[in-house]
Parts: sequence; C-alpha cells; structure tokens
Amino acid sequence: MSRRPPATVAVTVDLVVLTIRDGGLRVLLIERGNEPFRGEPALPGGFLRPEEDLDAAAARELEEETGLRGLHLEQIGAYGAPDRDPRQRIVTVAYLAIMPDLPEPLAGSDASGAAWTPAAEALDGRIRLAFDHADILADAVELARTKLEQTTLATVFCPAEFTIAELRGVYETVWNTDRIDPRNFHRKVLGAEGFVEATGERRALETGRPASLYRRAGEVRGLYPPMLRP
Amino acid sequence: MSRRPPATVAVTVDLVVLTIRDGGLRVLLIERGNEPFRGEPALPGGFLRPEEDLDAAAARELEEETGLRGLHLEQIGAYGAPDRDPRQRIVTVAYLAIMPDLPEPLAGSDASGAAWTPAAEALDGRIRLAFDHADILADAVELARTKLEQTTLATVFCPAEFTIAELRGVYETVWNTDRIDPRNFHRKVLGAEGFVEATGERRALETGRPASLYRRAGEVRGLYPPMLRP
DNA sequence: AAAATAGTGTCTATAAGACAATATTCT
DNA sequence: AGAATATTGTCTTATAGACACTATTTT
Repeated sequence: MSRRPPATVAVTVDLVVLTIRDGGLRVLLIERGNEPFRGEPALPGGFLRPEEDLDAAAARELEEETGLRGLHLEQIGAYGAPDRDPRQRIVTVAYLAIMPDLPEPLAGSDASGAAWTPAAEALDGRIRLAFDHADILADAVELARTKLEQTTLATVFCPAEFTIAELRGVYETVWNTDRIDPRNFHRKVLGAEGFVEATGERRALETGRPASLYRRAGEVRGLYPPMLRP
Repeated sequence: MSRRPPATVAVTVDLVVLTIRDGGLRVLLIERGNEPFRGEPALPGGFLRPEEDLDAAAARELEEETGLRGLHLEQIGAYGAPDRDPRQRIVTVAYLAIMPDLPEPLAGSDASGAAWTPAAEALDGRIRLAFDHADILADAVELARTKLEQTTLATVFCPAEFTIAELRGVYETVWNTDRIDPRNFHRKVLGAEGFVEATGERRALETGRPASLYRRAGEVRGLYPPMLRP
C-alpha cells in the first residue's frame, strides 16, 4: 500500500428526521447558529465523539434534537466531497430517522430554531439548505420511498395505533402519489404477513363507519409481497 | 449544538471487489504487510487523500489494486465502531466493485499477495478476515444479491459479450441457489426492457446448439419487472 | 333517508413457474 | 442416431388493479 500522509478529516453525523404533518412530508431543520451558512436552514448533526460508534452518535444526536429514544434509524451513506464544508475537510455519515407526528413540541432541542419544514420546499429549491444537505435529503427521501415498498417502514410514521386509512395516507404522502385505491390497499395490507395486527378496537371519525385499529406487528422487516409503487 | 472537541479520526476507503471464477463468487483479498493483523487476509483499501472525494478515492484504490478503470462501483456504507482498529480511531467507507473474470493476472497491485478468494470461505469463517472486514463483506454480498434482483447489475459480472446461460450462471452463483429454470430465465431476460441486446453473433460450445451472444444494454439501471429471488 | 367511510367480493390482465416440444449443434 | 444445449410455446396459478357491492356510522 502506498504511504501518504492521511488527510486530516473530521467526521460528523447528520440526521434526516422525517415525519408527516398536515398531510405533507416534513423534515426537521435547524437554523445554523455559526458560520458558515449562519442563519440558514440545515440538517441537524454533530461531531462523532471519540468513543462512539456511528449508530450511537446518530441515536445521541436524535435524542438531543427530539428528546426521543428508540426511533427508527438507519444509515443513508457517507458524503465526503472535499469542498463540502469551506472550513475544513469533513466527512459526514447521514442517517434517516422516522417518527410519528407527535402533538408536543420537540423537547430538548439544543439548536436555535428547529422546525418541521415541508420536504418538498427543500427538495425543489424554494428553501436552500446549507452544505450539500439538499443532496442528502434527496437521497433520504428516495431511500424512504424504496423502503416503503419493500419493508413495513410505513408503520413508523404512524402512532402506536392507527387505521388502515392512516397507513394508506403515509404511502400517498411519501410517494407523493394520487389516491391509492382504498379497497385494494386494505386487502393487501391485511394479507401481508407481519405488517399490522388488529387491536380489536375501533375508532369513530366524524362520519362514516368506524375503522378498526391496528398496531405495527413487531419490528420493521421485509415485506412480501412488496407494496408496488404506482 | 453542543461543543465538544471532535474525535481525531482517520478516514479510509475499503473495497469489496467481487468476481465469479471457477463457478464461485470470489472476493479480492490482500495479505496485510503491517501490524495489526500482519500476514492475515483483509479487504484492500487505503486512506482518503486531502483533496479527494470518497467516490474518487474508491476508484483510485480500485485502479491501484486491479489496474482497471471504469469498473462498476457503489458505496456500501460507513463503518465506525470505536475499536475496529486497535491503533487509532478509523472510520471506513466501504465500496462494492464488480468485475468480470479476466484471464490476465491483476496488474499494478501494490499489495503483497492479492488473491481471489472464495467468498463463502470468508463468510462462514473458514478464512478469518482482519478488522470488521467479514461484516463488511457480508453486507457487500447481501447488497449484490439485492441489486441482482432489482437492477441489471448481473451484466457487470460478465465479459463484453455473453450468452443467456452465462448470465443465468451469475444469478445462480451469487444467489447460491439451485438451478434456475433456463427456459423461464431466458424468456424473462429478453422480455425485460434495457437489460441485454443481441450482438447478432453466436458462440459454439463443446456440444449443443450454439447460443446467441448479447451485450449489456447501456448502464446498470433498475429492472422492471425485477428478477425475483427464489 | 342521505352521506360518508370501512370493508368484502368479483372480474380481468399480467406475470411467475412448471414443463412439453422444437431447433441446432457435436460425436 | 444419440446426446447435449438453446429457444419457443403452452398451461396453471398467483397477484395487481378496476370496480360493484355490502356494512356501519353520523346527520
């Protein structure tokens, strides 16, 4: 192996925290307190600590931002363009986190101005993100879309108990697609092994027949047959 | 954001280079020349250079090891357990590279004793790899198996021109599966858009009707309908 | 009753998998 | 001719998607 002095690199962990609020996909953004990009929106994140695994760093950052532990978290990938941070060489490992839309404001956030921002506005450039965070967000959303097809990930957007119609809403929102046929969707979800299980309860909305409530059946896992994207 | 001294981290890029030789999936391993794990097999890799993107570092390492450019290369993920290297804190970004089985020995390898090793022996522990490289290899093989289902990746295991039977052999080898029905496979490959295109040539083996030759149709892309794993 | 949503049943088109049959080569 | 592999065709079964219909609630 050729021997050259290794680059002096700092490693950070950045988070793409997604939820669905007001019928739209939203991403948790902070307002940067320091240069560069001071005052501009960015993904939350921070430096990897000396004795910390990458996954642990992502879980710690997530708890610092949201006050919540045990949320779904998976690695997106590493980003290391040499000029992605103008101060110094930084390689970041990005993680995707997904949570239900909780009514309480996010507790414990140490960032100035964390806010749920419509993902579409950051993806199409109406909101300009710092660094290469728009690229990371785009990869994250694409990953979420694919995982919705092939795993039971959609359930982690939902609260502990949810209706099939709410689960269908997750697919429609994340895929940004027209109305999925409620009847075929219903039959397919209940027919898939290990997706949801009935609680026995029902929930009455304003009008119409009350819907049965379901909960996530165990951990997020592969889905067979997959939910095909239209 | 909390301000703590960032960890002093070195970033490396490691490669999982796969090919199919003698009917088996093989991975390119080097024999380590330095401590730790001196003399033991490991994935090839090296330090990220100061002005280099991660993808560029992977391509450079791949060329140093194989003498080849333009091979298929994609990121697997980042690995950063604090004790994964006993000397210092190292975060590595792993890449999957796939190449056809070339008859020439690998040129330009600057490692002592690069060798094509059966992947199964490293996966089941008959061969013990340095660091966490067995984990990385396992993730790489799983990624390759999934990409075979959903993309035209199988063609990059093949030389420029190949028969449908050879392509089928790639699936059987990487999936480590029983014989795939040659007739259904044949029909499905030719029916998929943008998978292979006929060269017009034929190739005669020792016996049997000569098979038509095909080449990869463009770049690796998504496959619809996917090739379902048995 | 009317409106609205939940849930079931039925039909059609598509694709997967099993496998028969034909085609083309070598020995 | 016989053996071997390639290629095409046919049949059965499973699933996606369209959509009619029934069920249960509120107004």
